[in-house]
Amino acid sequence: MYAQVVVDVPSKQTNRPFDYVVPEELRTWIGVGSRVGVPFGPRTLQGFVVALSERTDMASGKLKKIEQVLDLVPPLNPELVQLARWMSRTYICHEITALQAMIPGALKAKYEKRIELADDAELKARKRADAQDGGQALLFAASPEEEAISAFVRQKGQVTTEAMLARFPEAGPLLKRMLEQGTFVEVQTVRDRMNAKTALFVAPAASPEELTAHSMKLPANAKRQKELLLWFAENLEPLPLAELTDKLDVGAGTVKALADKGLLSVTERELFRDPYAGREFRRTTPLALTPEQRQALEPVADTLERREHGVFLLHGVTGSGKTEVYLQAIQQCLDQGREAIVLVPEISLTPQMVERFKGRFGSAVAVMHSRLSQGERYDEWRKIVLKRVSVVIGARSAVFAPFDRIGLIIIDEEHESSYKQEESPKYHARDVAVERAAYHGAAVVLGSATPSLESYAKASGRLGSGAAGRYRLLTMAERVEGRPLPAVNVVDLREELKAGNRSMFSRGLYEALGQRLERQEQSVLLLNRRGYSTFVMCRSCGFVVQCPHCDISLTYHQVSRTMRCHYCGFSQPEPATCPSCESEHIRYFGTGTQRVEEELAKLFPGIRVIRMDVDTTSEKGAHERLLNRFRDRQADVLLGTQMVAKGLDFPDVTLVGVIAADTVLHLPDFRAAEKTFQLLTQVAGRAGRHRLPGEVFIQTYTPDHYSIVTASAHDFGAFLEQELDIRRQRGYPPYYELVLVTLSHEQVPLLVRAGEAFASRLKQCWEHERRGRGPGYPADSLGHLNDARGDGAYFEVYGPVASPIPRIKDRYRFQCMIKYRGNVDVAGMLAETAAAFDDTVRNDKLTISMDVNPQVLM
DNA sequence: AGCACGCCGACT
DNA sequence: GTCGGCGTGCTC
Repeated sequence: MYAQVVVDVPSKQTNRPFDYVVPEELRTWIGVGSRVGVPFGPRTLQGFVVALSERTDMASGKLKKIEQVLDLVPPLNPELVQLARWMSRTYICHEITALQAMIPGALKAKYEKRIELADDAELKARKRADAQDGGQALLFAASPEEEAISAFVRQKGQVTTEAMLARFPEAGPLLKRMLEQGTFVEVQTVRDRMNAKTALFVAPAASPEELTAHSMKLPANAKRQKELLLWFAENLEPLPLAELTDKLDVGAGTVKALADKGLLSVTERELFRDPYAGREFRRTTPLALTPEQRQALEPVADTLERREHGVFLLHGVTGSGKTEVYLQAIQQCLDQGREAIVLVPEISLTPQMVERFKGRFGSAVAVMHSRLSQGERYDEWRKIVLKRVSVVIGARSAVFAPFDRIGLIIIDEEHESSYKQEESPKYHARDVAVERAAYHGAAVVLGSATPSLESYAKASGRLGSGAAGRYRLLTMAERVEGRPLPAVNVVDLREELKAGNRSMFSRGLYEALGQRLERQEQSVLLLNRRGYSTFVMCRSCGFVVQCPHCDISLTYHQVSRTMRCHYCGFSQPEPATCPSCESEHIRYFGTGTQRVEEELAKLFPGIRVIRMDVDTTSEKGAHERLLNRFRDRQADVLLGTQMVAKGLDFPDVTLVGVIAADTVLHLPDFRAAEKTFQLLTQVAGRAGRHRLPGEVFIQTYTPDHYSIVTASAHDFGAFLEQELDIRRQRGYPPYYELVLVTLSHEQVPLLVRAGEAFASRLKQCWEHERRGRGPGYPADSLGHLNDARGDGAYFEVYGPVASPIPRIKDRYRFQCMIKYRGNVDVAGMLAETAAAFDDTVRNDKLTISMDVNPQVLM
């Protein structure tokens, strides 16, 4: 049998399967999706089996053998292998990169070089050859040091270079010589980063009757053995040894004695590091659905029932009870014997959320998120591979859960940009989910109070596409129990300034905050910017302190009194005088969360504030701890960046304040208005979710902007109409698809030339394609956007131009934007262009990155 | 990605 | 005349 293996080398030339012989003894362990160690050139690499066959095109004499199988149960399955192929084409990445993204980091290959004594025969042969060569035999007269080292290696069998140098610190050069001479050979092995944790389990090895019978025959002094046997006569379940010795107060010796007699069995079993061990989850039962909820659930249930593929967009206002709909759909899916995946944005994967799922489905749930340790993550993932669970709830990468009977995939807060991975493979979990669901005949539910325009357009049929690829729209417009949406006050900060208020709090928000303190209710404050102030400028000469490695201004952090770069992490002490003109008139501009915290303390002495941003939540468990403190009413105000806007549900929160609604609005991003609308709607939804009514203050310098007006009126429809109009006019998604190609290099001139070359090649590629299709395609861009004839396909390359952040980590960046629509194989054209480009502009230091459907145009 | 093979400059 | 630069090509 032969296997096709994709090896762990992400390069253009190795981006294809290589053939290997499957040794007879490994056959039962190898399947499509197995992780294997294979010889590749001079070394051993990790690889994934992507196909098995009885035949090969290669002269079989040339084939090498698979050396080892890395897992007893293949970590991937044929469907995921196929999905990796799809991803590599769709997102233009190496196949191995897609495959690697599907397994937990713990299984990333770890290569280890070890030294062992050369085979005797081989060594003798080399000696003979050398002697004939000119009699260098003298070299082989081993010195005492050599003898010592050889003895060490012989004794250990194999040693790593590190272990060797730890024992013989001076032996570096000698070791090298001995390797050259052939006394030692280097071998490379693939190892896992992670080992499953195991423990010894004890179980009865005979029937209860036999155990009881034996216990009678035991000598009178074998009291402990007797006790143990009688216990196992009643308890048939295997038990960890440690727990047993603890519980029954018997020694391991007693167990062993009985095991030797064949009455008990002791086996090694995998233990799972359960991050939620020892936590009680209150069992919940399905709630009675509101008519709206029932109406939303019904079509999903129907699709599940028929085991058909279908995508639903569940548009439900904040507090409308989407989660209960998810839970009941999942229940039905499980009842069918199928599996479910629930995706949640990283920051809203809070204990509250986990609790709701664990509470309903108990131990059938695996949880995957980045705050788990590598070991915990690996164990949760093992539960999926070993079929111990049938529900996974997790962040983006959980979409790759290695299930093989998927019935339902839920994507909560589907508009969240964190579903897009910003590193290669730059996939969008929403698209991957739809692809997987199509394979499995599964349903997808995209849920949001503020759907992405892409999804909404697909659901409303606005793109004019046929039934194919169309999502079905489900709407829930009311909050459960008819609670009203909070009243929203938009505060014009310009008016505040005119009235002489230069504080960051408007009079309205200030008063409202004071009221909540009096009434002992809680408030949430949002400022979408961490740190203390955004930039530091000299008022004498206008100098702005910038990162020396990135073209971006540094942010001042009060606590550490440092200036930090939010892109590369560079930090330096705050300047006392202007680095440029040495003036002392340095001023801090803009407001960050730290600054607001300070201001609150000044205005409301004794106020208890919890600040939540990346700086205070980087520690493990910090996020949860802060939220618990807030829930337990140990604070009056929860102040934070966007992480306070999502999914939180605290009954006593009656006030939400947005310090500056414009921060996102003016970014050079075509989604700026959409993001602003979403953020405001989401954060407003945190108020008044329970008994007490809520109130919202939005502070802004642009109160008339449609995103702010519509968000304050809770009017998604109005926002949508306006935004879609603008997108159509400007040629942006959802009407047009984008691909962002970014080139980076240390030198600008080379980069400019490369960019031009890339763009013109790509244009040629399209010209060729276009001519093949005949006339009817507009050649120019914006003026002709709606004029596409023929099959309506359109394609245009913009740029190259310098990227919005022209330099990051000392590398300059240029980008080309590709806009297209209709039946254009852009991925194919890009792959072709990149290949041709590689052949002509060969330069290892030039990197080209492609972002299909980019979320951020940086 | 590594690593070997192969063809042109500054040194013993 | 050699050591070594990294351009080019290959890995089942």
